[in-house]
Amino acid sequence: MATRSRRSERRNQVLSRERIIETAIELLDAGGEAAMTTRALTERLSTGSGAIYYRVGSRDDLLDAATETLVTAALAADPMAVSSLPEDEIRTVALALFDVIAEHPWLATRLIRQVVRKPFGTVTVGIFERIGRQVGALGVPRASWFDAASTLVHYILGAVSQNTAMEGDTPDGSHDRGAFLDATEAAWQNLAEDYPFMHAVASQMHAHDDREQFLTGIAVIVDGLTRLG
Amino acid sequence: MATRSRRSERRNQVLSRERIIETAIELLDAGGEAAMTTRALTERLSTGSGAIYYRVGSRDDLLDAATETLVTAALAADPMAVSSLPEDEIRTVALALFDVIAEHPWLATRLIRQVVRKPFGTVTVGIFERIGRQVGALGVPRASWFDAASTLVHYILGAVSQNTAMEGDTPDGSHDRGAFLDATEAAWQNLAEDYPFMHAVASQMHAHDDREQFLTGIAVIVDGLTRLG
DNA sequence: ACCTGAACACCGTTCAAGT
DNA sequence: ACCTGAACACCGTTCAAGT
Repeated sequence: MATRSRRSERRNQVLSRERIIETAIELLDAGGEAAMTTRALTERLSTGSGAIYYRVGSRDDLLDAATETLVTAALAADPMAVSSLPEDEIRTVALALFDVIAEHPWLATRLIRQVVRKPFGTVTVGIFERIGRQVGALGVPRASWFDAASTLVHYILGAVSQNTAMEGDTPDGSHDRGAFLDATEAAWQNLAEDYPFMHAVASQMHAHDDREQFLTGIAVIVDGLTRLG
Repeated sequence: MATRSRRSERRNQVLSRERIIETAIELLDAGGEAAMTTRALTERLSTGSGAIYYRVGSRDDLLDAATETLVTAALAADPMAVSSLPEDEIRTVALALFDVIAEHPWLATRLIRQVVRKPFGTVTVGIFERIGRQVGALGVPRASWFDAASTLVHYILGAVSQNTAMEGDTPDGSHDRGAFLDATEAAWQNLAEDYPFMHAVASQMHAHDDREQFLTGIAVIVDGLTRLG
């Protein structure tokens, strides 16, 4: 009786596209791409495999749909240009993407894939448009708008993807952050002579904050772009 | 008789790790990740599946090894700092990566994966070291070296990954570049009002050269970095 | 030490059949 | 229109057995 309040969108339809995507995201979050199988999905939804194909198509289509759902939500969730500075808008979009990937690590690979394979899909165009609108206000001459927006988008997606927590896909929870850092530390000693730079910044690596570094990178690029005139 | 000149590295060893990696790269180049299966590999090498596991380990290990082989070769192939300017060195490394991914599109996803999962592996450290050494000469203060190198690496890997040709993984050769651009053109009309920026730069998109745009991006970042002091 | 290849426990996808 | 679920054609990986 308590579970009766289900909005029946279209007569007696038990399975909605939304519910499939939602469940897929749960599986992906819990165990990475490898965990999102047709069988795991049909079991959770107590349905047949054909139903999923009927609603969303192939596994790949489902992954794309899940990506689109999360990215669209992430981009829509913020204040959206309350007459803010262009750099603030860029930062807002960038951090929204940073955070959604931090929450859903499997998105890193998928987002880049989406940009490559569907350059005119909702996701790609949505990000590009949002960023692109700001470059004019930044003082970038019109002829360089596309280059400027591309530079920002390439950096933002590259950085957020590369900052993904490494557990992401592997189900073996080797979270021993300590043991990992120790092994790293040991590895550095051998690298000292062949890799002077790595050795020199080793201490900065341990101290740094991904999010702040990300913002520094954006500031650097924005600064460079203002000089494109 | 003509094929007799095979260097027998270690007595009567028919299968070398190198030959497996080489064959894997061939399969990957021909049909993307999906085409590199254990069975395709064993068939081409006329061997059993166990032999591959004995030499290189899992499929994932093989993918990593193939990535490392290509990236290492790409980074080693150039002049390497003939007392050139730091920006030139950065450009050289960047273009080497750009080109190797253009030749092997499946590398895009794999390279980012490698950076995320093996932050202290040969590939990641190699790229970082190579780029990082230049930031000092660029005038970046020591305290910002790590941030500066990270910004460059994130941009470079992001840009080269996103510039990957879209056929990459799909075996269905839908290369109709013309039809694709037409569909794109049509899509733009509908976007005109909701996506003013996209509409404004549509002409620049068709004209632009990926490689040049990539270099513009690097110049922008280098410019921004020199002002970090 | 190195390789074989059958066997195992999975996959994604299709499609006749049901309602 | 929407869903079921058996069947198909694959996968990656293991491991006893061979040399």
